[in-house]
Amino acid sequence: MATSYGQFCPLAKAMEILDERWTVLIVRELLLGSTRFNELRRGVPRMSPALLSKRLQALERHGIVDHEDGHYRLTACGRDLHTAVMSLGVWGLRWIEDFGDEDLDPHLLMWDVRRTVPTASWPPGRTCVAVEFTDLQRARRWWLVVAGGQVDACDYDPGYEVTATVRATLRTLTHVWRGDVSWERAMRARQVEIEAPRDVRRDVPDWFGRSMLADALAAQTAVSAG
Amino acid sequence: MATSYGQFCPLAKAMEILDERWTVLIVRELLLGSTRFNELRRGVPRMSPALLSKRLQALERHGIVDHEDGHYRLTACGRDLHTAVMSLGVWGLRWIEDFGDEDLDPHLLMWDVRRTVPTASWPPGRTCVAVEFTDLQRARRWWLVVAGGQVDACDYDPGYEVTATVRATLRTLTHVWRGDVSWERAMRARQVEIEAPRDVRRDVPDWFGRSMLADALAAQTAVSAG
DNA sequence: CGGTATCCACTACGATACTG
DNA sequence: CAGTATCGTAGTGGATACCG
Repeated sequence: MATSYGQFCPLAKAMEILDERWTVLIVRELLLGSTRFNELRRGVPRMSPALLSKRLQALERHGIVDHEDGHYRLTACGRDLHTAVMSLGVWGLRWIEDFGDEDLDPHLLMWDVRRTVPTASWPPGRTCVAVEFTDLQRARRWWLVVAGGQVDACDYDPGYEVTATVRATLRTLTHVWRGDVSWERAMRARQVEIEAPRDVRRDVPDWFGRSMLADALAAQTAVSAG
Repeated sequence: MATSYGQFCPLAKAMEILDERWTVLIVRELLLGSTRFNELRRGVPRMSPALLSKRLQALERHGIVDHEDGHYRLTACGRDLHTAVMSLGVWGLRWIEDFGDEDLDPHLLMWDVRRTVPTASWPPGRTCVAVEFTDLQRARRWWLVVAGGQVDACDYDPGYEVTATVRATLRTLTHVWRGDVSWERAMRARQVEIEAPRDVRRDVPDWFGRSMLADALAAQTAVSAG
């Protein structure tokens, strides 16, 4: 790596930068709005800080990232990667449905869920939803708190009244969040259980967002279908 | 490499496959129509045959490539990478204009030129155009022969009558082919010289194609501009 | 919080040669 | 033409500890 492909092809020049391990995932995190080092780390937890630092420096050197007062932000050049990154993600979503247990991670899932929660759809005031991964021992219970347009996800009981409890395996909820399967279908198959008063129960699925890629894929499929 | 990112994110799953060195360039070659092993090699000349073989096997294992009777062809899954690969290439074309001398390669350029020649624009019968890279010693002179809708590019004199001779540095002609600069502009700047009868000289630029990425970028820019 | 420093195992990659 | 075989090394990247 770090060596040139010896090709003038713009794709080759792009891949010289982007095909280094982890690099595209860091760009993804930046596109999703993370700017602090430790924020970025949460998005790529299996990466050592040393390596993350090194990659960020490389991205800065290539003019993709700007590092100022402790914030990493995409430059115009970096933001322009949006289309390509989405295309790659949509392709992955469409063609690589299966993933192994080693790809499941409740922290990562809740971190993702947290930042796609459509707070506007939630009731006014404070609302707390509990999530229980029925197949886990550790990191089994989570609480999602929305108040004043702010979201918090924590793995300890914050002590607020719980409006609804969502129960599913980690794999199932991951599939639902990715958009591989709808809430409705998962609930019909009894793979997801929502414990709450009936009227609340109907709303809960709308309180969760889903991956941007799921929306992008749906949009693309709708277009190509006519 | 070859290790999982430990993420369920479709982008991560995609990059597990695609961020291995050379892999995307091989997909590019397949998208451009190469199917034979040695044909693919011409598109990635700096790659050892052992590694190319290994990558092709990996692509086949992932269901991206189908290998049958000596032909490597993209599956539906592989063909669906078209959008993503183009996006990456367009990004590279837009933001990485500069490349070093080590990225210049007359063989690669002529191999690319050959397969984008719009034969329909050429005169009927046989036409032979000579290309001279004014800054090279070896691989300095090339001949492009179009006859019966077929194109040939060779680095030895095929012996046909030469209708026009194009002279430029390797770097200049590479820029023109990539679409960084137009024929018209390069000729006005005297960076490209076409030796031919006046009426032929006007047509020669249309006899050469240019990179698909140049067209894609132009299309994209046109849309966003208006 | 926001990184750097150091070390080491591993292996991917490139080069070259060779085979059916 | 279509790949395998072999080998050495450069360098990645993971782990751990440490610093400002």
